[in-house]
Amino acid sequence: MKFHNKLIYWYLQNKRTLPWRQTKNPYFIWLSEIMLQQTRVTQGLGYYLKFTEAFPTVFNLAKANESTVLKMWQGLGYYSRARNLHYTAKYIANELNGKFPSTFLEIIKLKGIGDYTASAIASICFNEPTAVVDGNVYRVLSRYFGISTPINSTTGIKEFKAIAQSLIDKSQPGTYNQAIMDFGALHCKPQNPLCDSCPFANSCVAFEKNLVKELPVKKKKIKVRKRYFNFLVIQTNDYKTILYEREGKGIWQGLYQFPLIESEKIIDKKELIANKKFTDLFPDETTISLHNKKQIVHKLSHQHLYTQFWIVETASLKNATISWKNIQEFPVPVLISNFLEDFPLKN
DNA sequence: TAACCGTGGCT
DNA sequence: TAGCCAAGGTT
Repeated sequence: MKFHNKLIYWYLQNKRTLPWRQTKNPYFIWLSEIMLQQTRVTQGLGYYLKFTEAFPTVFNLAKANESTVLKMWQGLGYYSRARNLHYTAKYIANELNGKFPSTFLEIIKLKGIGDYTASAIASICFNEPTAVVDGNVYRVLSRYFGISTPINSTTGIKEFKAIAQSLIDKSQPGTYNQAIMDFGALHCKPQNPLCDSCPFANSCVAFEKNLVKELPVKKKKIKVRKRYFNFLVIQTNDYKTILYEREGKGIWQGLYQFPLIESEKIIDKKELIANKKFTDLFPDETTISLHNKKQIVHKLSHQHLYTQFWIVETASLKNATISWKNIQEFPVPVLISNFLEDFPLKN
């Protein structure tokens, strides 16, 4: 039996029932694919339901403010996905009259869509035989064929794409693509794969040579940068505060945060007050207290943020324009969101 | 092209 | 615990 037939046979018996598998509407498939990039199904599912309800068509998404989209994306991470999603929704609605492009070569031109996502949409929605290569596919193919080329090397990316493309079932490419991904997610798992009950056990090179634990091979480990964040949580006597939108290239672009003083190490109150940024912001008298006695370590994929929240009580401030009761309207990072959950509001 | 971009679950 | 990894893409 051919590889794709055996795979689809497994899939029809074991596939998960997921809301985006009830449709071939490219808008919904696109939405689900963007949300699931580097994201587990269990984490993305609620966001998918929320987005499809709030934005049932690409026009609804296009009409929303970017800040609204980011607020709904809050907690899902990789926020450039949300910004690109919104940008592309506006492009499709306004320039293409709402008609989603229907070929791989057109789809991949869209902002936020790369080889994987274009292949997924083209195959699932338009029956085009373009093979997806995601983390699951790398794992299944590297094990089945015993390939030790690093999956994040230039040659590895080309090699696995070519193999995936050679294996695709051209009569049902969308089903094939979802089958190999579900197989990787549920059966040929990173840890403790179910080799004992595997339909490919008699032809899997890694299983035969006892290399399942060694594959796939991945090069290089990321370096984690340590940063020290001091957020100034301002409370004026008329219950207002300050939030700034993060701009520029770094993390959390487009999200809001309290005024931030970044330091080289953990600092105490004396060092905080001596900082020029602090004196610029608060020329008048203030009462300062540290909200978290232990530093909060917020871990991003490339950074560890050692964080202190300083509560600053002061008289009315001209640039403190945000009422505490409206603060939940702003999209904020989980680090800030967790603080707000924990912080006892006085009004 | 290597570095960067979030969050959460698992071992 | 600390590291890995998850339906990747951009610069």
